[in-house]
Amino acid sequence: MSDDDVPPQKSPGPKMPGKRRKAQILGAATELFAEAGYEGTSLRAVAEKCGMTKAALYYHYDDKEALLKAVVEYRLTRMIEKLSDAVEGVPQDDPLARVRALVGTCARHIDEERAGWVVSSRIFWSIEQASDKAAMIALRDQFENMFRTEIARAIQAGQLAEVDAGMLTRMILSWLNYLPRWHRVDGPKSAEEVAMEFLGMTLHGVEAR
Amino acid sequence: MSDDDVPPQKSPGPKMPGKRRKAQILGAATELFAEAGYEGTSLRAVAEKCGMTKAALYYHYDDKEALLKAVVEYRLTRMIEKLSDAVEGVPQDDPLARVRALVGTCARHIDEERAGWVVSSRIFWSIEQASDKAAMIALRDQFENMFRTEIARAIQAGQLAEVDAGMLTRMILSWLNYLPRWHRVDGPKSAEEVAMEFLGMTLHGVEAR
DNA sequence: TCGCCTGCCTACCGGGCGGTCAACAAGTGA
DNA sequence: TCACTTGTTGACCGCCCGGTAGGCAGGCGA
Repeated sequence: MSDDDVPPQKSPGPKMPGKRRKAQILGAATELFAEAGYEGTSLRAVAEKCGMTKAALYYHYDDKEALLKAVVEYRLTRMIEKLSDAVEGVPQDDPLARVRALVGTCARHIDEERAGWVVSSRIFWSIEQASDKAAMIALRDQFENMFRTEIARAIQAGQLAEVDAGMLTRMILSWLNYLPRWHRVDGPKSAEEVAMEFLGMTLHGVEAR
Repeated sequence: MSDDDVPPQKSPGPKMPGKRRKAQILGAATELFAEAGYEGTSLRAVAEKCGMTKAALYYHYDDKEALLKAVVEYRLTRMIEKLSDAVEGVPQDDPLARVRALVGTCARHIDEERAGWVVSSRIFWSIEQASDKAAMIALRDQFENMFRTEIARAIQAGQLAEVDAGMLTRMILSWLNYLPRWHRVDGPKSAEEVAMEFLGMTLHGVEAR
């Protein structure tokens, strides 16, 4: 992510504004967690990637789990922000268009912050008993409900057939969350294009008529 | 899985036929890997779950990675077998019915061997440079191709609309693989029911007409 | 000028990790 | 009876893990 704005720096580090340091650590941790998983990543590796010592990490974050929590909450918060912005520009009386906007924006965001999303979406069932995962679960539910709400409204408005809104939401979120697993950045289609194609197939149906 | 057929046993273990031991270890490792991840699981924990010492594990498996490989290959092999059986009972000239059989069987198998499938589907991108992941990748491709083949045939036969077969395959496999993440065994619908409902929505489309 | 807060370092801790080794008990075949 | 194979044990190794303690440089406010 953003670790090139910090020169390798001599031994007694020239320090850094604090806020920037914290963001830099967050970025490094995000990438490493995504690559090797939470348990597979050592704090030494995170520190090294930031050009600092492991001990210095503890000045900014209480412990390893706090770092993980920060990663997940940051990404989820940003995702929710982007989705809110996207949905705001679409008229309320066209919930199906809002669903389209949500799907497209979500795919684009997943693509842009691939590592962060990989970590976040993996977390919810890999650490079952985090001390205060309540905050994370609340964010995840908020994220999911943005989709569920518009889908339910589209059904009510007669734009979608009378299917189970929860089921349809889960189906759409399944292939959205699964996207970064197989989609390649250098592939022929962008993540957003793929998502819109998936949505198109889901809406129109793939059975011959 | 199957660890209740072995009594806690006294210190100098009464031994076991070897084949059974190996299967028992495989089962224990599968569950633990699924719960805490590969890196998050210690061989001591696996051994303890089997009522034996860590050292004894090394008599049956070369090292930790070999154990992981065995878990993945076993589950994938069984899945492919079941899918082959399922597709065999459906006439070749009805590829869409074969797709239905594949989806239903796959969902049922995922549900039955939840832990194993969780480990397997997580593996392909969590350890990037396993010494000989070629065998695992071959199995995964074989698995995916069973779907792709029948889907492509259904399109050619005019049973499905002329969509991109690869895209449709990925979409279906996305929600199949994602199933064990959110589906609860004690929920109102079985995994197979959910999968068939998803498939129904995908085939007929959810847009109002 | 002095004291304090920030940001970081070196050095260290106990413990758990994956993995090894020599020994040994129990069954098996000659 | 004896040699061999199979499955196991307990003790041990070196390493690296997450986390801590104490100190120190530099900027900043009084």
